Amino acid sequence: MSNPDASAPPAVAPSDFIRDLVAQHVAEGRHPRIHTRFPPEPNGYLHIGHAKSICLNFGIAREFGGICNLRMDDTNPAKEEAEYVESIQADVNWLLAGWADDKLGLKPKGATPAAQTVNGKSDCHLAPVLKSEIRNPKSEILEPFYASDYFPQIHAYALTLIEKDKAFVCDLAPDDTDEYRRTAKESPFRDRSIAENLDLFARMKAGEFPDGTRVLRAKIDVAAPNIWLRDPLLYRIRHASHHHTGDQWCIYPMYDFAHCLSDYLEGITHSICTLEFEVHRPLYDWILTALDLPRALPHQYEFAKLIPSYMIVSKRKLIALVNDGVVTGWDDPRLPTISGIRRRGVTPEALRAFAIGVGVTKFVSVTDIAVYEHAIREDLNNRALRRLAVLHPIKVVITNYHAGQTEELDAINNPQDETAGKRKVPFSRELFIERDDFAEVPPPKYFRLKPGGEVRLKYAYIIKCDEVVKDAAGNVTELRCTADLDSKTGGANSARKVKGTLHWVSAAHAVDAEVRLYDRLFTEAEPEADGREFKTVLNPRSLEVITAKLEPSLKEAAPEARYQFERLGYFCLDKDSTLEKPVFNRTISLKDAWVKAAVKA
RNA sequence: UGUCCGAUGGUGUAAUGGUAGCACAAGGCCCUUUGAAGGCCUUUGUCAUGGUUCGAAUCCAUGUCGGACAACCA
Repeated sequence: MSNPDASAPPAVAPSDFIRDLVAQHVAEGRHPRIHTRFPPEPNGYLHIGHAKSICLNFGIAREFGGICNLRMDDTNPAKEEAEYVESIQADVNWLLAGWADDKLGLKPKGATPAAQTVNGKSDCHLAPVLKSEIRNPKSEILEPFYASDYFPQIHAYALTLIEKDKAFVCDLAPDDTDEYRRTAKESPFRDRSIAENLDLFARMKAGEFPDGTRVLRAKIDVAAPNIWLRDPLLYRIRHASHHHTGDQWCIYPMYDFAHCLSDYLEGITHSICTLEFEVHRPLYDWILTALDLPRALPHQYEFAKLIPSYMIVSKRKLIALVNDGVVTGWDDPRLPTISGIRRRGVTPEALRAFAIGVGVTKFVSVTDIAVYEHAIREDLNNRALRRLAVLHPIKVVITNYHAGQTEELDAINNPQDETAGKRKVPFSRELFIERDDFAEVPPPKYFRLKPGGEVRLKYAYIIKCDEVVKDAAGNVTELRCTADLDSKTGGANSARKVKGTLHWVSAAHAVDAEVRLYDRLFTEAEPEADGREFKTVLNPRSLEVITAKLEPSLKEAAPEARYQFERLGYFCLDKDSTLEKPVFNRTISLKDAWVKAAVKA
């Protein structure tokens, strides 16, 4: 009855308006091959919103036999860092592994676009290489694409625009530029001669002018209703060192100029981005058209970004959480960063199932975090090894069980997967059970342990609570119980029904471990609704650190393994773990129908 | 204000002129050596008003509401 494939969600996307379009283009034979790209700016860590974009772009590549390039969109030296380049690659590889890593377009280290002639025109192109295509993995190393690798070509395209009288150097101060564009007023420098523009642009490049004193602007239509067509900026002066190009340049292209051209140079067919770029699309098309390029042009399509409830998904705000010490770092398990999600114990399969399942539309919406949590539970339920662990222990003494006696009981590793096998769990006279599993004055419908009541200890005996021992302050310190010694699996009374079944750990055999109980970072579904500061709705209980009692087999816990502490939730080993002190993260709790029932009662 | 875009149960998403479906959530029942998982069942929806049509969630018009953009960021 075991189904090894059960833990692999299909991760097949339903149709959406972008896939429909791509399918139509494929049917028309519009492109020899579908080519998408995932172009993060290396100015922060990737988050759950990027996961959606990755799944969309790589999903299309795998569904239509295409390729998706990973590209660093690094045109602003002031904000970008090599650390982020590293983390982005790690996160992308983690999310793609076993799913679309064979569609990941990279390039040989150091490669730049090659000159070629197409239809009698000079052209540049940089084709992708797949890992599977490398002949000699030892000598050839691949790296992502970098927009900054295209600075020479982009600069040449700028010269072309100037020569076509479609771009000019503008000396207006930044504030004036804004004001002129807002009021549809032409720049006084708009009618400079081509020669003068060429000269000034060359001097900008040569470093003759300080930052902010001059820019290169497209000459389109300063009165256009779309602001992005009002002679937008193409190049600005930035005397800054760039993480990838060093000090080679002091002028840097703007996003709008660099992005469409990067897409073109890589032969991208479908350039998929989020809604905020929708109004830029006319400029994207204008630049490519103005250059009179010989190959097929890429086209931009926009979709609504992912906004999960109870999360903040904005690089700037994530940076604030990290820098202000609200969380411990970019990979804090409470953060919706991909590295935080990974450290929390979510598998790439679960994240993909969620990111694909939310669909692709142009409707701005908030996705209920319950959908995310459900994807995590569904995945972990299938793969997690069951273990017994007590988070908040209370001692139980089995008075009719011999003090020196120990027995090894059979426990099933995963009821969802027979092939996961069984293990032995030690039982003895003194045990720990969960403090919440005993109530001296039980609420209605409570079927855990109560004075005089019976429960089953999972894989062991049915016990009856005879006596409640308290300290001077009245706190329950110990429960004295008798076991039905015939009620064990295989015993004469094994079929006896009791309402409750509890998890437990043998006190003498228990392993102490630090357990980090993570919860949502915010108390409000929309932390920033109504202009509210998200820091005012931080969840004070987003992390609770406790020392728990674990069954001894957990001493051999594997970093890659996923565990379900029975009746509690899903857990995984944290990177802070040592041999002496294991550390477990709670990925997510089990669904708990009892809390709901208890609240109702 | 301008430009562009959008609107299907509580939430998210299908239906591409022909039976409004799926998932999550919620509720009920069953099962249970995990109050998990699983099984069965239920509730709730096409923004409004007109028009085209045998037939409209879908096409058209108007309105309403919502969003994105208006950085020498991406």
